[in-house]
Amino acid sequence: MTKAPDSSRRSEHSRRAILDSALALVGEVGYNKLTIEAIAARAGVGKQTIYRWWPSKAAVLLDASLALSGEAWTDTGWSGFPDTGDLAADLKAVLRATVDEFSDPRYEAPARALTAAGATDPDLSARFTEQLLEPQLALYEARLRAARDAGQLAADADLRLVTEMLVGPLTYRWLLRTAPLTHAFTDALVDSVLAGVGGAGGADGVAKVTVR
Amino acid sequence: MTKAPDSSRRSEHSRRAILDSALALVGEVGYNKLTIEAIAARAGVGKQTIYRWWPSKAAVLLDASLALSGEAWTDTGWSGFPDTGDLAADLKAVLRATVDEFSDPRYEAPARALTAAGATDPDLSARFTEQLLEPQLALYEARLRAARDAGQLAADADLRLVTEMLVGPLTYRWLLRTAPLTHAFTDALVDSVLAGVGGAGGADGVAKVTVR
Amino acid sequence: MTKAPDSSRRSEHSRRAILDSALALVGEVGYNKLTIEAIAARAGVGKQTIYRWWPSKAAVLLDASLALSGEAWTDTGWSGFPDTGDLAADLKAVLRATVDEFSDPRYEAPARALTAAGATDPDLSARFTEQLLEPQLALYEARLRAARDAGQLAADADLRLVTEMLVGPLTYRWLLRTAPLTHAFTDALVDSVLAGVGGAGGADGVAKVTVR
Amino acid sequence: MTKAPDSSRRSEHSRRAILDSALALVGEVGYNKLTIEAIAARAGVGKQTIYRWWPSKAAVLLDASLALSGEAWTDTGWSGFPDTGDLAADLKAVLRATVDEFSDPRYEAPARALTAAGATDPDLSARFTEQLLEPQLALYEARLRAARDAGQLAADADLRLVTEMLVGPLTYRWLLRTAPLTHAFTDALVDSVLAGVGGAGGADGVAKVTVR
DNA sequence: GTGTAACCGAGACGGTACGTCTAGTCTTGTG
DNA sequence: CACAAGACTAGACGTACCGTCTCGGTTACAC
Repeated sequence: MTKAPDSSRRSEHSRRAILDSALALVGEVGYNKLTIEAIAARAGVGKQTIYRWWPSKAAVLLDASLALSGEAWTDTGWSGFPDTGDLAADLKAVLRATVDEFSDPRYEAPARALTAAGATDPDLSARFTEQLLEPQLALYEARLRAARDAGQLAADADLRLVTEMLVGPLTYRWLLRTAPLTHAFTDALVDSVLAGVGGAGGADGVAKVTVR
Repeated sequence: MTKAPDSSRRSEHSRRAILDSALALVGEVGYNKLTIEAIAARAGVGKQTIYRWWPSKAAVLLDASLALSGEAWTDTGWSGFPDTGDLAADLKAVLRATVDEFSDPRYEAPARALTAAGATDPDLSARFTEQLLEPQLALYEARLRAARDAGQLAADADLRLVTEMLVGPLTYRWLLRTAPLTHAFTDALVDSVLAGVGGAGGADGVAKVTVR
Repeated sequence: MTKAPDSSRRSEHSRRAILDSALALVGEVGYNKLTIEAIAARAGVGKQTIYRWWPSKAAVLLDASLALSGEAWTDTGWSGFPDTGDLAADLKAVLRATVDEFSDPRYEAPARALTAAGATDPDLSARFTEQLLEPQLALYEARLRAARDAGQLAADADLRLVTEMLVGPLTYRWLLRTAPLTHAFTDALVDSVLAGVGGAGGADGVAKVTVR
Repeated sequence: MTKAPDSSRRSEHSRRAILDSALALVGEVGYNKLTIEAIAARAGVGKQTIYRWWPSKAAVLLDASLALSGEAWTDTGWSGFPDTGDLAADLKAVLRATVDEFSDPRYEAPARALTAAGATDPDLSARFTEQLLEPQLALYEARLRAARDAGQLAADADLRLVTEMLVGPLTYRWLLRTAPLTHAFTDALVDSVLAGVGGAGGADGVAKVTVR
């Protein structure tokens, strides 16, 4: 059995340097050309220091992304999901912000890398989903639950399904580049989804529902 | 400039052997451990014959998948998208079949590999989208157009948006493994989407819309 | 059994182009980087045309060198070995000419290449020796025999040994680069050798013999 | 600039294994079919470990030969060149031993390989000459100097020339295979050379000089 | 204070695969 | 049928990284 390292003696300085280097490099050369050796060299760190604490370069990047999203959280001063009482408006705001994030190279490179790595690595996928994705989906569900409680959604609406109807098409376009990611797209998406689950998607959203 | 090889003299036998080997190996060892050397060895082919005709292992796999989907097309005798007149039933049938396909290891390994590779390789992504994805999306749109012409959808329905509302959440679950992929899920998805765009999602689909 | 090609239908034009290209290339890139492909390309010839008629690139070079030395023979109008009656002077003249030839890059590259290739390839070595070397050594022996018949050498002198005492040290210096190849060196060599076998090596050549 | 590896951390075990494998393989398959990959595989070593410390397979073989000759030196308990006072006898003994060594396949393969490689690679040739050849030639010169000091050679004898008159013809026959390498040949060679430079080539060596 | 046990930077090691190059064979027209 | 052209199988080339393993050095806690 290989003995576990003593995390209490871990060098925080090296840890930060590694995560920063990984983020910088994945933006510069892309995930496929990202190497542990390059991360170590850029961080001024021995390779073993990376191998001691992470099982793969994808895991390094996951931690780096977690740190990054943690910073973003505190930087923007966000306390969670907006709730102005207007569900459609809130969802549109969040999806627009997501579109912007997906367009920011600072986030895009690691996000694509992790999604790609997770696609063929179930273990990584599980950690990725659990630590990054689910917390965000939970925020959607919480906002939708509030709306349902307020009678703005059908009482039997499947909140997880609705969440995925919002997030799924957005992610699909981003990942597969089938069409450009725009605010107009996400606005229309919110309207269509809410029309289907009983929310008022806007002026013509209601109109659609009433057709036939 | 490097001169292009003369494709009229290409060995069809080698080409088939390479594609078959690639598909077999990606199923056996996964995409990350798939190597050009192994494909060449299994196919009884020189490495240069692969490098001569494909720029990357992902490109090989894309061609292999194209061949595979071409075969599936002829094998099942499908002539396209079903059109029984019942839009909801047709969509459910197709999405159920897609769920089944996503669960078939024969298709899953290369599909995940290509999606992952495309996520970080725009060139490959473009070919992947154009050659595999768009033709399928076009079938959805055609079926939806027929439904719209028949007055089963709102006259101003955005067919591409509806298509992505169907395909996006399904792909999202499959790729990110946020929840199990079931027929119940896709059935509910079809109902919810059609409810939003004026189609009858089934007996209680209409009910949902009117509920408030 | 592999059938032999029909040499009566051989293209003389291709043969010359191949030999010329081989000589030119060996001078430009050296023997180690000389490739059959490059020879064929430069000669405007298919690779198979080379493989049909020669077993190796060394064999091509040997034929090329034979052709080259044949030309040199006719170009310089030499009819063989000089015989002025003065053995020492004749030998010095020939060795000086050999030194000059060894310094001419036009001859040096193929000569070194063939010597090197022959060192580890006995078949090639045999052809090389028989076709290029022996005819030259025979000229030395003939001149020495004439001298011996004229009483200028000991009657029991071993002509082959004397020849090798002249040619050996010269070749040694050239091949191994232990010291610079100069006319002074070969002049001294001739004097010393003739002193040992009873020829008058010059004014001080005799002196040396008489020492003690 | 590529940084040099830290030789203090070099693995002596790997170094020996590489040299041994190179010697064994060059004897088995010959120099032209000797590959770095095969050396690495046989030595149980990564290819990079060879490329890290040697620039070419010829350089490996040179080091291997140096080690081999170092061993031979200590194995045979030789302390240098014999000096019995009888110059002719001493030279004959050494040249006979050289003939024997040239006939020993253990030495012949690497010796031919290095000579061939050096013929077309001046860098290698320089190292080969400096590290293997010159030390041996220096022994000849030292012995000849002792003889000259003892009045057995002409006072103005060119020791380097005499050395090459001994070693050149021997090497010539060995390398070019113009005639069989025998003890009789080298004995006659010694006699002839010494006759030319004033040494007593043996009982009839003097006779030869004075004859006629 | 001084062991002594761990992490640390550094980098050599045995390996695998890369993408390129060349060898030598086979195939496909053309003259 | 020899030829030019060039695709083919095969495999060595030299490089880049992998993940493991010393090697000193430098903390940081135990005695």
